[in-house]
Amino acid sequence: METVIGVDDYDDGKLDDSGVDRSSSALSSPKQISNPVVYKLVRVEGDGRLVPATDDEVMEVEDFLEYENSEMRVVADTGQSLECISIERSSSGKLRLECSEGTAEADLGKLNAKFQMLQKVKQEEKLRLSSRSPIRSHVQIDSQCSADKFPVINEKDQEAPSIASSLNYCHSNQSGSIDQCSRPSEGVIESGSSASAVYSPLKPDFSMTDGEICLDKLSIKELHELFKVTFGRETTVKDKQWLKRRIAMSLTNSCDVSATTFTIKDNKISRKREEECSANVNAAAVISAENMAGEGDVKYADSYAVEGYTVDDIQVASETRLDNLHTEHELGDEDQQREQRAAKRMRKPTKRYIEELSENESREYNPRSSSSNRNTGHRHVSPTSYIRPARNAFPEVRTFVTRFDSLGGSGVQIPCVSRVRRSRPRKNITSLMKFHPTGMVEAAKLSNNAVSGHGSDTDSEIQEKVSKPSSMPVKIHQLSTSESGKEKQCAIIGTTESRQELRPNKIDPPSHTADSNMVTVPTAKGGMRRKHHRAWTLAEVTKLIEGVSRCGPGRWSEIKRQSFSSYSHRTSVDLKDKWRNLLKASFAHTPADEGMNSRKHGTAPIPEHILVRVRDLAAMNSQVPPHFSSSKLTTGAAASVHGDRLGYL
DNA sequence: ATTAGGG
DNA sequence: CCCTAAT
Repeated sequence: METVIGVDDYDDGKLDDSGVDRSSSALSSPKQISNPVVYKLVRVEGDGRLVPATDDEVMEVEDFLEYENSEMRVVADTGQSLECISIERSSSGKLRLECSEGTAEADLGKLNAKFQMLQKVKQEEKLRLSSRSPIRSHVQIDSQCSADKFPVINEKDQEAPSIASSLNYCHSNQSGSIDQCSRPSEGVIESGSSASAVYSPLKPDFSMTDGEICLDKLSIKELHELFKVTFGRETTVKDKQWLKRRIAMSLTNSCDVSATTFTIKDNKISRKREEECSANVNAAAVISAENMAGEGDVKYADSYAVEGYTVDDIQVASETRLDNLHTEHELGDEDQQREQRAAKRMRKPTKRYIEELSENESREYNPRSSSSNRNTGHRHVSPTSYIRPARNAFPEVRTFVTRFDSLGGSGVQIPCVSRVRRSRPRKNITSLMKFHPTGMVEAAKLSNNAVSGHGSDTDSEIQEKVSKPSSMPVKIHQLSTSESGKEKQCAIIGTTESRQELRPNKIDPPSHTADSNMVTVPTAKGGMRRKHHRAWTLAEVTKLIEGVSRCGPGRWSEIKRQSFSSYSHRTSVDLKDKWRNLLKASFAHTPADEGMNSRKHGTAPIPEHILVRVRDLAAMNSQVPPHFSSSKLTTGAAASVHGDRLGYL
């Protein structure tokens, strides 16, 4: 039997892609003195020997490596050096314990040597520790659990020992209770032959005291060797003290890093108190991964069950694991943990996502820049808005939101843009308002003007803002305060309506504000996206038709410019969509007609003449509504593009 | 950045 | 309306 395990190798920057050179890490964080870790694949022979993994073997786990890579990189970068994942593949009986971040091409032979060297050290520590019984009491990984985790081991034979030892090795740098790592498989180990190897006497004689490794007894030469093993490079430094310090630092630091306190019990990981052995964590990691040993294609998810988390997303799960291993001890409480996960979950947020976030935020802090004018302009109008000013106390508080990225517990602060406006920036109408104390009245005027002509941008914008205040007094403050075009739009649907009244068909007043129109729809990605529906007004439709007649269908950006420059919403795409619906409606509507229309929908039917116009235009352009000939009126509304009910505004 | 289409 | 693909 053979086992492929990963060997973590403390690297000081010399080894290949540990590229996270120390210089940079040193710069990035004062406390990141530790060295990145590089894991290499090796195979543990039955007798405990280590053999460089073959390319094939590497290939087998390559995917896995790749998978973890991104995460690992960060981890390594931050000096959080411990990450062992093991997987068992195929029923061949091979057990692969793989430590991520390994490009298999490294000098395995060298690694091998290092490994053995380190192993010795570990054994030493182990020995010492085992003599210190007290620590033992902290061991919480009950055998039952471990048994479950090591199905392969249960099958007896030499394998167990090798695994155990590798585990030990992997986490040897952890805290003083290395032996605990082997504990889990204890029972099995005893039956193993190589168990003795683990506990065999060694030369290097270090001992650890209160987290500090005493290397005093080592000779310079030994120190050099140890150094080499530890950092993966030679050193010419003769200073014993320096060497000792360097080595000790490396070793203990890694301990600190994963000093998380967990207890594994009943397949769950629960937090332990500080004093408790940190090695458990590592063991847990390995063990949980080991749990996958079952079948070849077991997915990560399986192992996560061990951690007691519901696995709703493999990726998340994996991240979670990392967090648990490396950062939880810093986070402290579950909530934060969750936040961490959440934050990670949305890494690389989509543009839209970001925007929505900011939208929420802006809604919250609405006032700000427009605050002054709001107070002056609407004080008399709506007393209710008074509540808000308090917030102004924090002027620019949230220009920046820094989220604490705990990757590897590095504590790197990542600044996030808090506000992103989807639509293009608009002129700040609030400033305009300033000059028109009467606000509403002025706006009304403007809107009227706009009605006659095509209205300039600013004018129409204003009208949009101010027009239908009466219908929704509560929202007034929003009107004045809303500053982004989008928000404005949302806040008020008015303007156009007022205009509509001029028309023969009066359009029922929008009973809902933009906010109420916001509907969250579940997204495939689990996220919820906001979908606001802004009913098309007759005026808009008319404009659209005019535009189409003028520019022809398809030239929507042009139409948008000409006829809808004032409507910040209604993108060219919207126009296109609306036209599509109109087209459909016009054709579908003709035959059957009025019958079912009525007020059922709460929206007014599109005046026939409009539809006729549309039809004509369509004819002119030889446009035929999709599926017209075939599926006609049957599902008129249903066939409409999204929420736009055919034949209605 | 615009358009066309699907959802 | 939203999202994408194709221009």
